[in-house]
Amino acid sequence: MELTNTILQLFPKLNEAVSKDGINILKHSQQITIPEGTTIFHQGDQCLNYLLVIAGSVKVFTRAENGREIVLYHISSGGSCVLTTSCLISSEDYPAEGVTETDVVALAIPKPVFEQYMGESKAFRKQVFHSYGDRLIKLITLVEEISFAKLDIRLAKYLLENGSVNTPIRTTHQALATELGSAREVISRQLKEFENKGWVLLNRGKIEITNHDALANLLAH
Amino acid sequence: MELTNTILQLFPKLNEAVSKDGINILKHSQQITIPEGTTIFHQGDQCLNYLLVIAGSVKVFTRAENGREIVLYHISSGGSCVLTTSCLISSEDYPAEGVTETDVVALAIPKPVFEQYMGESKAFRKQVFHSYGDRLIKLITLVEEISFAKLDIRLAKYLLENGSVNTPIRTTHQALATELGSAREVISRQLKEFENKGWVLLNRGKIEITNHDALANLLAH
DNA sequence: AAGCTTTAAGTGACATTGTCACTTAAAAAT
DNA sequence: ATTTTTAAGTGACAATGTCACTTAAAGCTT
Repeated sequence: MELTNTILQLFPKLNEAVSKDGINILKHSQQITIPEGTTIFHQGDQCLNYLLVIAGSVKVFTRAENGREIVLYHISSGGSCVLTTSCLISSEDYPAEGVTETDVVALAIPKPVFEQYMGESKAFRKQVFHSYGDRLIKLITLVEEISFAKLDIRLAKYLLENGSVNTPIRTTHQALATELGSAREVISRQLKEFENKGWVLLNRGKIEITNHDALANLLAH
Repeated sequence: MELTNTILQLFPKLNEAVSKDGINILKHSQQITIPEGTTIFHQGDQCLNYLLVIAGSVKVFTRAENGREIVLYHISSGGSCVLTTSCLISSEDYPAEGVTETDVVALAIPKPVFEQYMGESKAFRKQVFHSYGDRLIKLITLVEEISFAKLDIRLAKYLLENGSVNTPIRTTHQALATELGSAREVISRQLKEFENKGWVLLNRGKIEITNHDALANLLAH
């Protein structure tokens, strides 16, 4: 089956779980498609599946009382949702919300099957732990960046990671503010400065990089 | 043995692992004592044990290039070190450092024993996962606080959690800044404001709360 | 096509927090 | 009783966040 290969390519550790431990990933799990903009979990939700993202992307973020948001991380193909995984094991309230940014194809492994695999396959456990470790590192890195890095650096980094001279970034200043945990006005000001220096070209909903090296130079410190 | 009872009280899930799954926690693990101020891990360290903290406290923090630090979390009795746990499974570089804040008594479970327990005992897995989930939540909450909460609120919260009208807090402004991810001068200014309002009394290395309710009222928003 | 409506972005004044280059003062060490 | 170390204070300034708006572009609506 085509899907099997895709999955095993995306999740190399599962490959081992299948070949060494005889885990039949597909037998007791279900492929699901979730349309863009769907909230897949929020605070206090119960969770009944272990989710492996095959295609598309999920945005995980928190919201403050005053409405400000900050993106914690994205789950893209090859990633799994550790928050719902935690939920599977110790059922606590998670202070975050997950929304699909695009149509998402995922493999849903039901809780009892997940638990069985955890007991049977060392490779499966490794896969699960690996995603945990990954998230932990990403979150720690995020704390570090928020606390220490200046906004112009973080913004330049984002621009370089999400666009190039030929491929403009299609996003709003508001979305960027959420992504970086800042405020729209601050992002607008900073982008305007970049534009004045001739590093980017701004249009409603679109940012074009016009001087890659200058932006990269900011990061070089 | 006295120690067994202490451990099983601190880690209720392990209790189950012992009684239901016949795991002999003490047989293949070692009780260790680590003096105050010891670095138990930093970036890139290899880790050979799963650590359960029985007594004392470990501070986990990151350091920026310019020397500024922020405390990510503390591990106290009943906690385990998930960063080293991650390290046990997927060996990546962790962007954090762990230092004992007091003398620490810990149970060290060697990597092979840890892996065996993970395969054998559902309760043991639960214990491990539970600490992971906990950390994840704490880190997300930290991101939220750093991003959204004002410093006076966070400072007041810290003061109330770590002292009372009768028990002064023994710490420096610098340590407080690290704890909250701010700068010493900022903490000093804010504390001085609290003092001017008659909410605290400041002395070198000591902060006394003189008006609990006023501080608590700040939190109530 | 001209006018509404919605959404994105700009603006200036101001508050909060962080940085820098110091000074002052308390505690510890010799 | 000095010196040395460590903690805290200070003022000027820079960076970021907040507020209450305005302006402008893009999508609808008839």
